Amino acid sequence: MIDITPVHVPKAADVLANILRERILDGELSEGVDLPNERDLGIQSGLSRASVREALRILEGEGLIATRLGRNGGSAVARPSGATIERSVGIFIRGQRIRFEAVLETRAAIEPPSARFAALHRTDADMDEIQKSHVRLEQASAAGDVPAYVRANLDWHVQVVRASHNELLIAFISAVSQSVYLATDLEGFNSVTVRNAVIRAHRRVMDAIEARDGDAAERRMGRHVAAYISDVRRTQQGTDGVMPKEI
Amino acid sequence: MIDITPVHVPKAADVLANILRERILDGELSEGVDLPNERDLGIQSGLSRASVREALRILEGEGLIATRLGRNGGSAVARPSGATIERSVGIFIRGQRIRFEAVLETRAAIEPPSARFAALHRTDADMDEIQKSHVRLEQASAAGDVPAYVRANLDWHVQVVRASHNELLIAFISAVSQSVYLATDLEGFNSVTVRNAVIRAHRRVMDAIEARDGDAAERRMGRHVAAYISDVRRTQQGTDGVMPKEI
DNA sequence: TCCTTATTAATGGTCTGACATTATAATAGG
DNA sequence: CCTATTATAATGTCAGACCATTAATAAGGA
Repeated sequence: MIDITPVHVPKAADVLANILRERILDGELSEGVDLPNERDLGIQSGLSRASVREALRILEGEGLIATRLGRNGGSAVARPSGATIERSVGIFIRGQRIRFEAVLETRAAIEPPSARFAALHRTDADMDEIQKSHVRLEQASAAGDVPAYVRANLDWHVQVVRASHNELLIAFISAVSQSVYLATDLEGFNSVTVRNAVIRAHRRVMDAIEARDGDAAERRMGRHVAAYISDVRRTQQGTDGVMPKEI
Repeated sequence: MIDITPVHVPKAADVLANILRERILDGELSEGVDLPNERDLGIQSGLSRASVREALRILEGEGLIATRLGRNGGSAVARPSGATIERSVGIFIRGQRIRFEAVLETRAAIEPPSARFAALHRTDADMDEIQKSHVRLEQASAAGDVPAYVRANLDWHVQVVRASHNELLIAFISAVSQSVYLATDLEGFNSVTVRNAVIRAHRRVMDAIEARDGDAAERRMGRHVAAYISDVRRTQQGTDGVMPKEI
Protein backbone atom coordinates (compact mmCIF):
# COMPACT_ATOMS: atom_id res chain seq x y z
CA MET A 1 0.00 0.00 0.00
CA ILE A 2 1.27 3.43 -0.88
CA ASP A 3 2.03 5.56 2.14
CA ILE A 4 0.57 9.05 1.98
CA THR A 5 1.12 11.56 4.72
CA PRO A 6 -1.84 13.72 5.70
CA VAL A 7 -2.09 16.66 3.37
CA HIS A 8 -2.88 20.14 4.52
CA VAL A 9 -5.65 21.72 2.48
CA PRO A 10 -5.32 25.48 2.66
CA LYS A 11 -8.41 27.60 2.52
CA ALA A 12 -9.11 29.46 -0.67
CA ALA A 13 -8.98 32.83 1.03
CA ASP A 14 -5.58 32.04 2.56
CA VAL A 15 -4.16 31.10 -0.80
CA LEU A 16 -5.31 34.32 -2.37
CA ALA A 17 -4.14 36.35 0.63
CA ASN A 18 -0.71 34.73 0.42
CA ILE A 19 -0.40 35.53 -3.25
CA LEU A 20 -1.39 39.14 -2.79
CA ARG A 21 0.76 39.52 0.33
CA GLU A 22 3.84 38.33 -1.51
CA ARG A 23 3.21 40.66 -4.41
CA ILE A 24 2.78 43.57 -2.04
CA LEU A 25 5.83 42.81 0.10
CA ASP A 26 7.94 42.19 -2.98
CA GLY A 27 7.13 45.72 -4.04
CA GLU A 28 5.40 44.60 -7.21
CA LEU A 29 2.27 46.29 -5.93
CA SER A 30 3.45 49.51 -4.39
CA GLU A 31 1.81 51.82 -1.93
CA GLY A 32 -1.36 53.49 -3.10
CA VAL A 33 -2.00 51.16 -6.01
CA ASP A 34 -5.63 50.12 -6.25
CA LEU A 35 -6.43 46.42 -6.35
CA PRO A 36 -9.23 45.34 -8.71
CA ASN A 37 -12.65 45.52 -7.14
CA GLU A 38 -13.96 42.49 -5.29
CA ARG A 39 -16.06 41.22 -8.15
CA ASP A 40 -13.21 41.40 -10.62
CA LEU A 41 -10.82 39.78 -8.16
CA GLY A 42 -13.33 36.97 -7.92
CA ILE A 43 -13.47 36.55 -11.67
CA GLN A 44 -9.70 36.70 -12.06
CA SER A 45 -8.96 34.31 -9.22
CA GLY A 46 -11.87 31.99 -9.94
CA LEU A 47 -13.10 32.35 -6.39
CA SER A 48 -16.38 33.59 -5.03
CA ARG A 49 -16.72 37.11 -3.79
CA ALA A 50 -17.03 35.79 -0.24
CA SER A 51 -13.60 34.15 -0.44
CA VAL A 52 -12.10 37.24 -2.00
CA ARG A 53 -13.50 39.40 0.77
CA GLU A 54 -12.06 37.04 3.36
CA ALA A 55 -8.63 37.33 1.76
CA LEU A 56 -8.88 41.11 1.70
CA ARG A 57 -9.88 41.09 5.33
CA ILE A 58 -6.76 39.14 6.23
CA LEU A 59 -4.56 41.64 4.42
CA GLU A 60 -6.40 44.53 6.00
CA GLY A 61 -5.73 43.05 9.43
CA GLU A 62 -2.06 42.88 8.54
CA GLY A 63 -2.07 46.53 7.55
CA LEU A 64 -1.17 45.73 3.96
CA ILE A 65 -4.26 47.20 2.33
CA ALA A 66 -6.83 49.84 3.22
CA THR A 67 -10.39 49.51 1.95
CA ARG A 68 -12.64 52.47 1.22
CA LEU A 69 -16.38 52.40 0.81
CA GLY A 70 -18.41 53.99 -1.95
CA ARG A 71 -17.87 54.86 -5.59
CA ASN A 72 -14.17 54.95 -6.46
CA GLY A 73 -13.73 52.94 -3.30
CA GLY A 74 -11.93 49.64 -3.19
CA SER A 75 -8.76 48.27 -1.70
CA ALA A 76 -5.49 50.16 -2.05
CA VAL A 77 -2.08 48.87 -1.09
CA ALA A 78 -0.81 50.38 2.16
CA ARG A 79 2.48 50.31 4.00
CA PRO A 80 2.29 48.27 7.19
CA SER A 81 2.79 50.78 9.97
CA GLY A 82 3.90 50.42 13.53
CA ALA A 83 0.23 50.51 14.47
CA THR A 84 -0.05 46.84 13.54
CA ILE A 85 2.77 45.98 15.92
CA GLU A 86 1.22 48.16 18.59
CA ARG A 87 -2.07 46.33 18.29
CA SER A 88 -0.54 42.85 18.47
CA VAL A 89 1.66 43.83 21.40
CA GLY A 90 -1.32 45.32 23.22
CA ILE A 91 -3.33 42.16 22.72
CA PHE A 92 -0.36 40.05 23.77
CA ILE A 93 0.10 42.02 26.99
CA ARG A 94 -3.56 41.82 27.93
CA GLY A 95 -4.12 38.27 26.73
CA GLN A 96 -1.07 36.80 28.39
CA ARG A 97 -1.60 38.85 31.55
CA ILE A 98 1.91 40.18 31.28
CA ARG A 99 3.16 41.56 34.60
CA PHE A 100 3.45 45.33 34.71
CA GLU A 101 6.95 44.74 36.04
CA ALA A 102 7.86 42.96 32.79
CA VAL A 103 6.56 45.85 30.73
CA LEU A 104 8.67 48.30 32.71
CA GLU A 105 11.68 46.00 32.40
CA THR A 106 11.23 46.06 28.65
CA ARG A 107 11.21 49.84 28.64
CA ALA A 108 14.28 49.87 30.84
CA ALA A 109 16.00 47.57 28.36
CA ILE A 110 15.10 49.47 25.21
CA GLU A 111 15.31 53.12 26.21
CA PRO A 112 18.94 53.54 27.28
CA PRO A 113 20.43 52.13 24.08
CA SER A 114 17.82 54.07 22.14
CA ALA A 115 19.00 57.24 23.85
CA ARG A 116 22.50 56.38 22.71
CA PHE A 117 21.37 55.98 19.11
CA ALA A 118 19.41 59.21 19.44
CA ALA A 119 22.55 61.04 20.50
CA LEU A 120 24.43 59.57 17.56
CA HIS A 121 21.80 59.96 14.84
CA ARG A 122 19.63 62.89 15.87
CA THR A 123 18.89 65.80 13.55
CA ASP A 124 18.18 69.32 14.69
CA ALA A 125 14.50 68.74 13.92
CA ASP A 126 14.54 65.72 16.26
CA MET A 127 16.06 67.87 18.99
CA ASP A 128 13.31 70.43 18.47
CA GLU A 129 10.60 67.82 18.86
CA ILE A 130 12.14 66.46 22.03
CA GLN A 131 12.39 69.92 23.50
CA LYS A 132 8.82 70.76 22.54
CA SER A 133 7.67 67.62 24.34
CA HIS A 134 9.66 68.67 27.34
CA VAL A 135 8.04 72.13 27.37
CA ARG A 136 4.62 70.49 27.36
CA LEU A 137 5.76 68.34 30.25
CA GLU A 138 6.89 71.37 32.26
CA GLN A 139 3.67 73.23 31.53
CA ALA A 140 1.50 70.30 32.57
CA SER A 141 3.57 69.89 35.71
CA ALA A 142 3.33 73.58 36.59
CA ALA A 143 -0.42 73.49 36.01
CA GLY A 144 -0.70 70.43 38.22
CA ASP A 145 -2.50 68.56 35.44
CA VAL A 146 -1.32 65.05 36.27
CA PRO A 147 -2.97 63.14 33.39
CA ALA A 148 -1.54 65.61 30.85
CA TYR A 149 1.80 65.37 32.63
CA VAL A 150 1.88 61.58 32.33
CA ARG A 151 0.95 61.75 28.66
CA ALA A 152 3.61 64.38 27.97
CA ASN A 153 6.11 62.29 29.88
CA LEU A 154 5.46 59.22 27.74
CA ASP A 155 5.48 61.36 24.64
CA TRP A 156 8.91 62.71 25.53
CA HIS A 157 10.28 59.19 25.84
CA VAL A 158 8.79 58.23 22.49
CA GLN A 159 10.30 61.35 20.91
CA VAL A 160 13.73 60.42 22.18
CA VAL A 161 13.46 56.98 20.62
CA ARG A 162 12.22 58.56 17.40
CA ALA A 163 15.46 60.50 17.25
CA SER A 164 17.31 57.18 17.08
CA HIS A 165 15.91 56.79 13.56
CA ASN A 166 15.54 53.08 14.22
CA GLU A 167 12.08 52.19 12.99
CA LEU A 168 11.89 48.93 14.92
CA LEU A 169 12.82 50.47 18.25
CA ILE A 170 10.30 53.22 17.59
CA ALA A 171 7.58 50.66 16.95
CA PHE A 172 8.48 48.66 20.05
CA ILE A 173 8.60 51.63 22.39
CA SER A 174 5.34 53.00 21.00
CA ALA A 175 3.66 49.66 21.53
CA VAL A 176 4.91 49.37 25.07
CA SER A 177 4.24 53.00 26.00
CA GLN A 178 0.56 52.69 25.23
CA SER A 179 0.27 49.95 27.81
CA VAL A 180 2.46 51.75 30.30
CA TYR A 181 0.27 54.82 30.15
CA LEU A 182 -2.90 52.93 30.87
CA ALA A 183 -1.31 51.08 33.75
CA THR A 184 0.38 54.08 35.32
CA ASP A 185 -0.84 55.01 38.72
CA LEU A 186 -1.47 58.73 38.46
CA GLU A 187 -1.25 59.15 42.23
CA GLY A 188 2.48 58.60 42.07
CA PHE A 189 2.87 61.89 40.24
CA ASN A 190 0.82 64.02 42.58
CA SER A 191 4.02 65.11 44.25
CA VAL A 192 5.71 68.21 42.85
CA THR A 193 9.03 66.86 44.12
CA VAL A 194 8.70 63.69 42.04
CA ARG A 195 7.72 65.66 38.94
CA ASN A 196 10.64 68.05 39.32
CA ALA A 197 13.09 65.19 39.66
CA VAL A 198 11.78 63.77 36.38
CA ILE A 199 12.16 67.15 34.69
CA ARG A 200 15.75 67.46 35.86
CA ALA A 201 16.56 63.95 34.63
CA HIS A 202 15.06 64.73 31.24
CA ARG A 203 17.19 67.87 31.00
CA ARG A 204 20.33 65.88 31.64
CA VAL A 205 19.42 63.35 28.97
CA MET A 206 18.60 66.10 26.50
CA ASP A 207 21.94 67.77 27.15
CA ALA A 208 23.74 64.54 26.27
CA ILE A 209 21.68 64.02 23.12
CA GLU A 210 22.24 67.60 22.06
CA ALA A 211 25.98 67.18 22.60
CA ARG A 212 25.84 63.92 20.63
CA ASP A 213 27.35 62.15 23.61
CA GLY A 214 26.10 58.56 23.24
CA ASP A 215 27.71 57.23 26.39
CA ALA A 216 26.25 59.93 28.60
CA ALA A 217 22.82 59.67 26.98
CA GLU A 218 22.68 55.93 27.58
CA ARG A 219 23.96 56.20 31.14
CA ARG A 220 21.62 59.04 32.12
CA MET A 221 18.57 57.47 30.51
CA GLY A 222 19.44 54.21 32.28
CA ARG A 223 19.51 55.95 35.66
CA HIS A 224 16.28 57.78 34.88
CA VAL A 225 14.22 54.72 33.98
CA ALA A 226 15.73 52.76 36.87
CA ALA A 227 14.64 55.50 39.24
CA TYR A 228 11.19 55.50 37.69
CA ILE A 229 10.86 51.76 38.13
CA SER A 230 11.88 51.80 41.77
CA ASP A 231 9.39 54.61 42.32
CA VAL A 232 6.65 52.50 40.81
CA ARG A 233 7.70 49.50 42.87
CA ARG A 234 7.43 51.54 46.02
CA THR A 235 4.01 52.91 45.05
CA GLN A 236 2.48 49.68 43.86
CA GLN A 237 3.46 47.51 46.80
CA GLY A 238 0.61 45.18 47.62
CA THR A 239 -1.02 45.17 44.22
CA ASP A 240 -0.71 42.03 42.14
CA GLY A 241 1.19 43.81 39.40
CA VAL A 242 -0.89 42.41 36.58
CA MET A 243 -1.62 44.82 33.76
CA PRO A 244 -5.07 46.37 34.06
CA LYS A 245 -7.65 45.44 31.51
CA GLU A 246 -8.58 48.84 30.16
CA ILE A 247 -6.28 48.79 27.19
CA MET B 1 -28.94 74.94 12.07
CA ILE B 2 -27.95 72.09 14.30
CA ASP B 3 -24.31 71.14 13.97
CA ILE B 4 -23.69 67.43 13.59
CA THR B 5 -20.20 66.05 13.28
CA PRO B 6 -19.72 63.21 10.82
CA VAL B 7 -20.61 59.95 12.45
CA HIS B 8 -18.51 56.87 12.04
CA VAL B 9 -20.58 53.85 11.10
CA PRO B 10 -18.72 50.75 12.21
CA LYS B 11 -19.09 47.57 10.24
CA ALA B 12 -21.25 44.86 11.74
CA ALA B 13 -18.37 42.41 11.84
CA ASP B 14 -16.15 44.90 13.66
CA VAL B 15 -18.77 45.49 16.31
CA LEU B 16 -19.16 41.79 16.97
CA ALA B 17 -15.39 41.27 16.92
CA ASN B 18 -14.94 44.08 19.43
CA ILE B 19 -17.50 42.59 21.77
CA LEU B 20 -15.98 39.14 21.63
CA ARG B 21 -12.43 40.51 21.92
CA GLU B 22 -13.29 42.38 25.09
CA ARG B 23 -14.93 39.34 26.62
CA ILE B 24 -11.91 37.22 25.79
CA LEU B 25 -9.33 39.71 27.01
CA ASP B 26 -11.31 40.36 30.18
CA GLY B 27 -11.00 36.66 30.90
CA GLU B 28 -14.74 36.12 30.82
CA LEU B 29 -14.15 33.65 28.02
CA SER B 30 -11.08 31.73 29.00
CA GLU B 31 -8.71 29.68 26.97
CA GLY B 32 -10.16 26.56 25.37
CA VAL B 33 -13.78 27.58 25.77
CA ASP B 34 -15.81 26.91 22.63
CA LEU B 35 -17.76 29.77 21.11
CA PRO B 36 -21.22 28.97 19.75
CA ASN B 37 -21.19 27.78 16.16
CA GLU B 38 -21.44 30.34 13.39
CA ARG B 39 -25.16 29.88 12.83
CA ASP B 40 -25.98 30.26 16.51
CA LEU B 41 -23.72 33.28 16.78
CA GLY B 42 -25.67 34.74 13.88
CA ILE B 43 -28.98 34.11 15.58
CA GLN B 44 -27.80 35.47 18.93
CA SER B 45 -26.18 38.57 17.47
CA GLY B 46 -28.87 39.18 14.87
CA LEU B 47 -26.24 39.23 12.13
CA SER B 48 -25.86 37.09 9.06
CA ARG B 49 -23.48 34.19 9.01
CA ALA B 50 -21.27 36.12 6.61
CA SER B 51 -20.80 38.94 9.11
CA VAL B 52 -20.23 36.48 11.92
CA ARG B 53 -17.56 34.73 9.89
CA GLU B 54 -15.87 38.03 9.18
CA ALA B 55 -15.76 38.83 12.89
CA LEU B 56 -14.32 35.41 13.66
CA ARG B 57 -11.70 35.92 10.99
CA ILE B 58 -10.60 39.16 12.61
CA LEU B 59 -10.20 37.45 15.97
CA GLU B 60 -8.39 34.56 14.38
CA GLY B 61 -5.93 37.00 12.82
CA GLU B 62 -5.33 38.46 16.24
CA GLY B 63 -4.63 35.02 17.63
CA LEU B 64 -7.58 35.20 20.00
CA ILE B 65 -9.47 32.20 18.64
CA ALA B 66 -8.63 29.05 16.73
CA THR B 67 -11.16 27.53 14.36
CA ARG B 68 -11.35 23.82 13.60
CA LEU B 69 -13.15 22.20 10.71
CA GLY B 70 -15.47 19.23 10.86
CA ARG B 71 -17.87 17.77 13.39
CA ASN B 72 -17.08 19.03 16.90
CA GLY B 73 -15.28 21.81 15.11
CA GLY B 74 -15.90 25.47 15.74
CA SER B 75 -14.02 28.33 17.27
CA ALA B 76 -12.29 27.99 20.59
CA VAL B 77 -10.75 30.79 22.60
CA ALA B 78 -6.95 30.83 22.38
CA ARG B 79 -4.21 32.75 24.14
CA PRO B 80 -2.52 35.25 21.88
CA SER B 81 1.01 33.99 21.51
CA GLY B 82 4.22 35.67 20.54
CA ALA B 83 3.64 34.29 17.05
CA THR B 84 1.22 37.14 16.37
CA ILE B 85 3.89 39.67 17.27
CA GLU B 86 6.43 37.79 15.20
CA ARG B 87 4.17 37.93 12.17
CA SER B 88 3.44 41.63 12.46
CA VAL B 89 7.09 42.46 13.04
CA GLY B 90 8.11 40.36 10.06
CA ILE B 91 5.59 42.13 7.84
CA PHE B 92 6.69 45.49 9.21
CA ILE B 93 10.35 44.79 8.47
CA ARG B 94 9.65 43.66 4.93
CA GLY B 95 6.95 46.19 4.19
CA GLN B 96 8.85 49.20 5.50
CA ARG B 97 12.12 48.00 3.96
CA ILE B 98 13.78 48.26 7.34
CA ARG B 99 17.57 48.43 7.03
CA PHE B 100 19.37 45.29 8.18
CA GLU B 101 21.52 47.64 10.23
CA ALA B 102 18.44 48.76 12.17
CA VAL B 103 17.47 45.16 12.87
CA LEU B 104 20.92 44.44 14.23
CA GLU B 105 20.84 47.63 16.28
CA THR B 106 17.60 46.43 17.83
CA ARG B 107 19.20 43.14 18.78
CA ALA B 108 22.17 44.98 20.18
CA ALA B 109 19.82 47.08 22.27
CA ILE B 110 17.68 44.24 23.61
CA GLU B 111 20.11 41.43 24.21
CA PRO B 112 22.54 42.85 26.76
CA PRO B 113 19.85 43.92 29.26
CA SER B 114 18.10 40.62 28.57
CA ALA B 115 21.28 38.79 29.50
CA ARG B 116 21.31 40.74 32.75
CA PHE B 117 17.74 39.70 33.53
CA ALA B 118 18.64 36.14 32.58
CA ALA B 119 21.47 36.17 35.09
CA LEU B 120 19.11 37.50 37.75
CA HIS B 121 16.06 35.36 37.08
CA ARG B 122 17.33 32.14 35.51
CA THR B 123 16.34 28.71 36.81
CA ASP B 124 18.52 25.63 36.55
CA ALA B 125 16.26 24.39 33.77
CA ASP B 126 16.92 27.60 31.84
CA MET B 127 20.66 27.08 32.26
CA ASP B 128 20.28 23.53 30.92
CA GLU B 129 18.47 24.76 27.83
CA ILE B 130 21.10 27.41 27.14
CA GLN B 131 23.87 24.88 27.49
CA LYS B 132 22.10 22.37 25.25
CA SER B 133 21.83 25.07 22.60
CA HIS B 134 25.49 25.76 22.98
CA VAL B 135 26.38 22.09 22.52
CA ARG B 136 24.39 22.03 19.28
CA LEU B 137 26.29 25.12 18.21
CA GLU B 138 29.65 23.48 18.90
CA GLN B 139 28.64 20.30 17.09
CA ALA B 140 27.45 22.19 14.02
CA SER B 141 30.64 24.21 14.03
CA ALA B 142 32.83 21.13 14.34
CA ALA B 143 30.90 19.47 11.52
CA GLY B 144 31.33 22.56 9.37
CA ASP B 145 27.55 22.71 8.84
CA VAL B 146 27.21 26.48 8.48
CA PRO B 147 23.41 26.69 8.09
CA ALA B 148 22.90 24.51 11.18
CA TYR B 149 25.51 26.60 12.96
CA VAL B 150 23.69 29.86 12.22
CA ARG B 151 20.39 28.39 13.35
CA ALA B 152 21.92 27.07 16.57
CA ASN B 153 23.54 30.43 17.12
CA LEU B 154 20.25 32.28 16.88
CA ASP B 155 18.60 29.64 19.03
CA TRP B 156 21.20 30.16 21.74
CA HIS B 157 20.49 33.88 21.80
CA VAL B 158 16.75 33.26 22.04
CA GLN B 159 17.32 30.78 24.88
CA VAL B 160 19.29 33.38 26.83
CA VAL B 161 16.44 35.85 26.50
CA ARG B 162 13.99 33.13 27.51
CA ALA B 163 15.89 32.78 30.76
CA SER B 164 15.04 36.41 31.52
CA HIS B 165 11.45 35.26 32.05
CA ASN B 166 10.29 38.50 30.46
CA GLU B 167 7.62 37.49 28.01
CA LEU B 168 7.74 40.74 26.05
CA LEU B 169 11.49 40.64 25.53
CA ILE B 170 11.15 37.01 24.47
CA ALA B 171 8.53 37.91 21.91
CA PHE B 172 10.58 40.82 20.57
CA ILE B 173 13.81 38.89 20.24
CA SER B 174 12.03 35.95 18.61
CA ALA B 175 10.41 38.28 16.11
CA VAL B 176 13.69 39.95 15.26
CA SER B 177 15.73 36.76 15.17
CA GLN B 178 13.58 35.26 12.46
CA SER B 179 14.44 38.18 10.21
CA VAL B 180 18.09 38.17 11.20
CA TYR B 181 18.42 34.53 10.28
CA LEU B 182 17.04 35.02 6.80
CA ALA B 183 19.24 38.02 6.18
CA THR B 184 22.42 36.51 7.57
CA ASP B 185 25.15 36.01 5.07
CA LEU B 186 26.26 32.43 5.63
CA GLU B 187 29.62 33.12 4.02
CA GLY B 188 30.65 35.17 7.02
CA PHE B 189 30.69 32.02 9.12
CA ASN B 190 32.74 29.89 6.79
CA SER B 191 35.79 30.74 8.84
CA VAL B 192 36.61 28.42 11.74
CA THR B 193 38.33 31.32 13.47
CA VAL B 194 35.15 33.40 13.45
CA ARG B 195 33.09 30.48 14.71
CA ASN B 196 35.49 29.75 17.55
CA ALA B 197 35.48 33.37 18.65
CA VAL B 198 31.68 33.22 18.88
CA ILE B 199 31.86 30.02 20.90
CA ARG B 200 34.30 31.58 23.37
CA ALA B 201 32.11 34.66 23.74
CA HIS B 202 29.09 32.48 24.42
CA ARG B 203 31.00 30.59 27.10
CA ARG B 204 31.86 33.83 28.86
CA VAL B 205 28.25 34.97 28.82
CA MET B 206 27.08 31.60 30.10
CA ASP B 207 29.56 31.73 32.95
CA ALA B 208 28.15 35.08 34.03
CA ILE B 209 24.57 33.87 33.80
CA GLU B 210 25.42 30.71 35.72
CA ALA B 211 27.08 32.83 38.43
CA ARG B 212 24.00 35.09 38.47
CA ASP B 213 26.29 38.04 37.75
CA GLY B 214 24.00 40.51 35.99
CA ASP B 215 26.64 43.17 35.38
CA ALA B 216 29.06 40.76 33.75
CA ALA B 217 26.33 39.10 31.69
CA GLU B 218 25.18 42.44 30.30
CA ARG B 219 28.71 43.65 29.62
CA ARG B 220 29.86 40.46 27.93
CA MET B 221 26.73 40.11 25.83
CA GLY B 222 27.13 43.74 24.81
CA ARG B 223 30.66 43.12 23.61
CA HIS B 224 29.59 39.96 21.81
CA VAL B 225 26.79 41.53 19.79
CA ALA B 226 28.91 44.61 19.07
CA ALA B 227 31.61 42.35 17.65
CA TYR B 228 29.02 40.49 15.61
CA ILE B 229 27.69 43.72 14.15
CA SER B 230 31.09 45.05 13.16
CA ASP B 231 31.81 41.65 11.54
CA VAL B 232 28.63 41.96 9.53
CA ARG B 233 29.45 45.53 8.57
CA ARG B 234 32.82 44.42 7.28
CA THR B 235 31.31 41.54 5.30
CA GLN B 236 28.37 43.39 3.83
CA GLN B 237 30.26 46.44 2.60
CA GLY B 238 28.87 47.51 -0.73
CA THR B 239 25.45 45.95 -0.39
CA ASP B 240 22.51 48.26 0.13
CA GLY B 241 21.75 46.81 3.52
CA VAL B 242 18.05 46.42 2.89
CA MET B 243 16.45 43.33 4.34
CA PRO B 244 16.05 40.55 1.79
CA LYS B 245 12.57 39.64 0.74
CA GLU B 246 12.49 35.95 1.53
CA ILE B 247 10.88 36.22 4.93
C1' DT C 1 -19.90 81.25 -16.95
C1' DC C 2 -19.96 79.38 -12.45
C1' DC C 3 -21.84 77.60 -8.45
C1' DT C 4 -25.29 74.73 -6.36
C1' DT C 5 -28.20 70.85 -6.44
C1' DA C 6 -30.16 66.54 -8.03
C1' DT C 7 -29.18 62.26 -10.39
C1' DT C 8 -26.72 58.33 -11.38
C1' DA C 9 -23.29 54.81 -11.21
C1' DA C 10 -19.58 52.19 -8.99
C1' DT C 11 -18.19 49.95 -5.09
C1' DG C 12 -18.02 47.78 -0.66
C1' DG C 13 -21.39 45.95 3.04
C1' DT C 14 -24.96 42.72 4.24
C1' DC C 15 -28.24 39.09 3.89
C1' DT C 16 -30.23 34.60 2.41
C1' DG C 17 -29.97 30.05 1.08
C1' DA C 18 -27.83 26.30 -0.70
C1' DC C 19 -24.29 22.82 -1.30
C1' DA C 20 -19.36 20.88 -0.49
C1' DT C 21 -15.93 19.25 2.58
C1' DT C 22 -14.23 17.56 6.72
C1' DA C 23 -13.75 15.31 11.05
C1' DT C 24 -16.01 13.17 14.57
C1' DA C 25 -19.72 10.49 16.76
C1' DA C 26 -22.85 6.81 16.40
C1' DT C 27 -23.90 2.50 14.66
C1' DA C 28 -23.68 -2.05 12.73
C1' DG C 29 -21.28 -6.18 11.94
C1' DG C 30 -17.78 -9.49 12.88
C1' DC D 1 -14.43 -6.17 22.12
C1' DC D 2 -12.81 -4.37 17.94
C1' DT D 3 -13.36 -2.73 13.17
C1' DA D 4 -15.72 -0.83 9.29
C1' DT D 5 -19.49 1.81 7.88
C1' DT D 6 -22.81 5.40 8.17
C1' DA D 7 -24.79 9.59 9.96
C1' DT D 8 -24.17 14.13 11.52
C1' DA D 9 -22.53 18.55 12.94
C1' DA D 10 -19.68 21.83 12.04
C1' DT D 11 -16.85 24.98 8.88
C1' DG D 12 -15.79 26.14 3.88
C1' DT D 13 -17.49 27.75 -0.44
C1' DC D 14 -20.49 29.46 -3.77
C1' DA D 15 -24.25 32.21 -6.09
C1' DG D 16 -27.21 35.94 -6.28
C1' DA D 17 -29.66 39.65 -4.64
C1' DC D 18 -30.17 43.95 -2.39
C1' DC D 19 -28.57 47.85 0.74
C1' DA D 20 -25.51 51.87 1.90
C1' DT D 21 -22.06 54.98 0.75
C1' DT D 22 -19.55 57.81 -2.01
C1' DA D 23 -18.03 60.33 -5.98
C1' DA D 24 -18.66 61.42 -10.76
C1' DT D 25 -21.92 63.52 -13.66
C1' DA D 26 -25.81 66.01 -15.25
C1' DA D 27 -29.22 69.53 -14.52
C1' DG D 28 -30.59 73.90 -13.16
C1' DG D 29 -30.40 78.55 -11.61
C1' DA D 30 -27.84 83.04 -10.36
